[in-house]
Amino acid sequence: MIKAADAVKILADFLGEQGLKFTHQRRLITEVFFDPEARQEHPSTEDLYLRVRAQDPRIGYATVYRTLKLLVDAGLANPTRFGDKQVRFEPEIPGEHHDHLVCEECGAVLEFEEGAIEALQEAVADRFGFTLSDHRMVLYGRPKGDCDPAICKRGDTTTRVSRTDG
Amino acid sequence: MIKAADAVKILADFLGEQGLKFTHQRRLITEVFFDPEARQEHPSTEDLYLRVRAQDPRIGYATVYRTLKLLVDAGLANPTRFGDKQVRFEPEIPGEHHDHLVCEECGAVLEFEEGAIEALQEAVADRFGFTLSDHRMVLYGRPKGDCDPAICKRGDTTTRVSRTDG
DNA sequence: CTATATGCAAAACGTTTGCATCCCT
DNA sequence: AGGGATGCAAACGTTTTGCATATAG
Repeated sequence: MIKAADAVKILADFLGEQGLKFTHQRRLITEVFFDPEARQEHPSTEDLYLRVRAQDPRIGYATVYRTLKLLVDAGLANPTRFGDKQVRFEPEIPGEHHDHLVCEECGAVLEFEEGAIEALQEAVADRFGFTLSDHRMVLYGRPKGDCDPAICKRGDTTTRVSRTDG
Repeated sequence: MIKAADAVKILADFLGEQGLKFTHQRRLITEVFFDPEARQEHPSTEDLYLRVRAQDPRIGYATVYRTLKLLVDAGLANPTRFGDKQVRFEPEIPGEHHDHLVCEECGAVLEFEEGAIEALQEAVADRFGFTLSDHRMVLYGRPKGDCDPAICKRGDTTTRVSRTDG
């Protein structure tokens, strides 16, 4: 996982290139977002807002919202939905990629990489004469046996798994 | 593609089993949703509402909303998001399944089936000790050459392709 | 200094629900 | 007749914006 300091650096560079300002709010939000310790793996804007607020109560929701958008533009954050209605974000490592498996039992979001699938996706796009620029894939399933605590302990979303969308 | 009449029949049966009523609104909404002629392939609740309203101006938005939920329960509709914030629905053929490729140039939503990917998804779930119950996969890409009118003519979403979510 | 960013509060959006009335079964 | 369904309008939760003020460069 990318270190918070690296992410901050990448953001600072990005902002510089764009003629935008590197404020202390943006630094803090980025640090919290990439904090390896207590960070939630897929925070919503509000989740992140609350965590940031614990560090600096003067930061507004809109700033978190706008900074998250900036992080996405900088390639540092990835917006996704796991079935609930809020958009969630996950730290993005330039170059790496993984998809998700959601446990419908406990709401845990497991991550996996599967090169073979990516290759086939390319093939599909190719078949249509397209170049792939991005994709989203979320699997939903249930553990065959009991919900393994070691796995589901990793769950970070609230237990509600009512797929309203996809 | 399933015929509107078949879908209506399936819905009627489903409603009967559940002790629910088969109203003329539900019939009309289902017919419009499955209309092979002018139907949009992935209407949002509002899209469908407008189309239904053209046939019967007295139908309310809430009825369309609730009927769509019913269609999902009956296995006749599939909710998905293609990057915009509204949930979109597509007629579901029991037993069949396809995924989507969104043209970032014109917003067209292309459909494809790829058994090999499905198989690999099962394998992934298996690796985690999970049984797959569902999945969502959307590819985003651009045509290598010009946007082929024959393909993009199929586009049904508005041209806005600003992935806010996934 | 000036352009950009912030924080607040309010607007916008899509979705969902309460309720009086209506209508299938 | 009676329980479910409808339509309206209002409630919701999340996302987005306007604007006066503060701040980085």
